[in-house]
Amino acid sequence: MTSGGSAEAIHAAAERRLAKFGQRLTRQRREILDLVLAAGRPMSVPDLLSLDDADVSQSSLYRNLVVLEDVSVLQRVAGWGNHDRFELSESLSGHHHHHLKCTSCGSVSDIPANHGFERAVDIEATSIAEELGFEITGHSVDLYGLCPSCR
Amino acid sequence: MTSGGSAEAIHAAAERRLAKFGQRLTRQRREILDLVLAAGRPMSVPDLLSLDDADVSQSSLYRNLVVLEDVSVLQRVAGWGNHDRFELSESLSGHHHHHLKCTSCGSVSDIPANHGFERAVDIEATSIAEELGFEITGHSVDLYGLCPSCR
DNA sequence: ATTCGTGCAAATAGTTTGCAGCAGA
DNA sequence: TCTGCTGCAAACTATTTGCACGAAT
Repeated sequence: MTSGGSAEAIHAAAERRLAKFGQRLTRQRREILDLVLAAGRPMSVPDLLSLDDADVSQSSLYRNLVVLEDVSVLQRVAGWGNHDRFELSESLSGHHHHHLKCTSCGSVSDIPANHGFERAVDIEATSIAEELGFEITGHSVDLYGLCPSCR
Repeated sequence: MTSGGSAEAIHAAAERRLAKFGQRLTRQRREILDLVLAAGRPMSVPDLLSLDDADVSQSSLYRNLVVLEDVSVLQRVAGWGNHDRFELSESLSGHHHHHLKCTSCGSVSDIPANHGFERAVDIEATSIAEELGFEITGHSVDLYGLCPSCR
């Protein structure tokens, strides 16, 4: 169901998900996707606009990000700072991960998931679910600190 | 160092922290603090304004929240939805906790910390710190799901 | 008196939308 | 040729700020 991971496969999967909603994978959308992919970390609108090979107007960028989010190609990383950030959705990448945020420079990077830790989160989630009658569908973990260049 | 937990103690601690920055615990600030305290969950500006015993103008509310955040009486919970939320700072309450967010109605509630789980987070944080040269200072964990009334 | 706090109204920042033209199946 | 995509400019929403008045030491 999820893509292999190559840019090709991701484009194809994205196209399929867009098609389900009667939308196309246009040049701009492919470009946005590639930029997010290349960045390898959650990107904000200003981040993307500042990459000078981003040939997109601001409004179209916003619109396309919403579209790509709606069809689950990208996911929004609720954030810190004034801008939301976007990254490849886990359902497309197949890689669950968490985030590491530098409280000094604001940079955000990915932490690949770790089995033991995920298990601990699941146990916690299950116990909360029972206790509070919640149905838990997901989680996010952010670690805060100082990145190597800010320490 | 941290308050006991009674409203009295919290007011006193807040006053001390404000004083350090040459600010006072005014009627409004006390009121805002009490409302946040009474809510027992992270509150947004509209949340607070809608409580009809909130006798504060919107601009003063924003200003006071910033002040209370600056002196570490409140802390901002970067959020979901369009509004940031504020809660009593962990350094004042002495209670570390995480958040449970309903993806349907948007409500946010607290999850008291659990020893075993915190230990797992610390182990993870330590290993990341070593691996990436980060100095980790904190973390936040959000669980997403459907609350009892939305399932 | 002096310094801080407040409300009002105006300014700003981030994001969204209306509209007319352009592009791809 | 039809439907969707795009840029521009205008609209909105959340938040911040300038200013003059009020309150507390």
